[in-house]
Amino acid sequence: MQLIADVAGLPKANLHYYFATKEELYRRVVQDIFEIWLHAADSFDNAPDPATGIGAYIDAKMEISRRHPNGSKVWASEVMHGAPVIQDYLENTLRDWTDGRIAVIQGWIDAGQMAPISPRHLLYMLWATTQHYADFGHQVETLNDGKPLSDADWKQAKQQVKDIILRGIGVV
Amino acid sequence: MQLIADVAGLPKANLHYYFATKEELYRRVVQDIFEIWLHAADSFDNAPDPATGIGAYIDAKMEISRRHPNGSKVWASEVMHGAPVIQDYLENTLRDWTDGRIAVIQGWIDAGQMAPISPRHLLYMLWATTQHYADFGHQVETLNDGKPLSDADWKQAKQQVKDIILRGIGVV
DNA sequence: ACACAACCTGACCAAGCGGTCAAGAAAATT
DNA sequence: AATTTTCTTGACCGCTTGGTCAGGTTGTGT
Repeated sequence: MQLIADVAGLPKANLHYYFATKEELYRRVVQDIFEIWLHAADSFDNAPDPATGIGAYIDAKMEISRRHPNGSKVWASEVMHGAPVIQDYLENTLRDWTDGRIAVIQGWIDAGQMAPISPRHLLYMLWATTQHYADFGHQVETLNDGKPLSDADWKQAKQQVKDIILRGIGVV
Repeated sequence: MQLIADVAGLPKANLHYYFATKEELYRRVVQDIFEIWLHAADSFDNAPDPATGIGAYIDAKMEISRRHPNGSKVWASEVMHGAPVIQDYLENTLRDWTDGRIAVIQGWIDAGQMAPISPRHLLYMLWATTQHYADFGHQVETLNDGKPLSDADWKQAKQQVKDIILRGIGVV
């Protein structure tokens, strides 16, 4: 809290005026991240076909990994510790969201627009792969000779993820 | 340290007899995990073709996620915080390991045994996807109606990951 | 001008943390 | 049997942490 106050340029006591407890502040941070996360799914809706919808979703989530790497890490940390603070979000918002997207993907499968894979596990793969570039960004950077990914690197990463997954679900 | 000592059934001072500092103990834990991680790659070597090699690697890493979920989480946490303790491992052992596997995959590509994707990004996808079932195990469990994955669930997860990725790299 | 609410702040506090230490108990070596 | 090394332990310490509080300042409505 002292460090946050310093960075924010106010005394710690004043920070506690706005956020009574550390957990309250933390919860707000996680909520904000979760919102960003959910909005990336707008790409999914109204997509004419899986290649477009899932391709755009990958682009959106890769962009989030690039723009909000620390947000992604906070979310990962929260979940890794058993979601002590936002378990209710997992059980309600996230569960509903997931069920909705599974229905969309299943619709595409039933319409013969993509291979008959398990929509749920496809979603996990999308989450894992895109978030990896944020959560394990330091490892990726180390393996990139210690240099941050360039514009071209990010472009290639996006393209590779889309290439493999879209081919993997039989839409290219 | 007090909690670890309690679980181990000895006084904290005695724990400090074996591990002078908390960091020393932590480093040992991360090293052990890293060893397990690296050994999963044995599947890669001497594989006659990508379907066999990468398929076995996925199986091995999924099994690690199942058997050592906390180990995977510790590793993830360490990397997410910028690898303050095992940066040297990333820069040496991991970099060499990665370069080696990239060469193997590139060999398969050059021999026309699989699609010409970027081996590096394929590796990232393999790591991300398999480790997701450990690192985000709590989320997966919550979305599985709060129940741990059954034997059948794990079998399906493995199969789905292999299905999508192996098709994605053009070997099925 | 007055009153009341909202905001700001330095000093302070209890609790928890990693780590230390002196002294004793067990094992190993001679 | 004597001695030395290894192991075990309860009590203790300095430091950091999240959080509090009394009192001051600023803003707002009448």
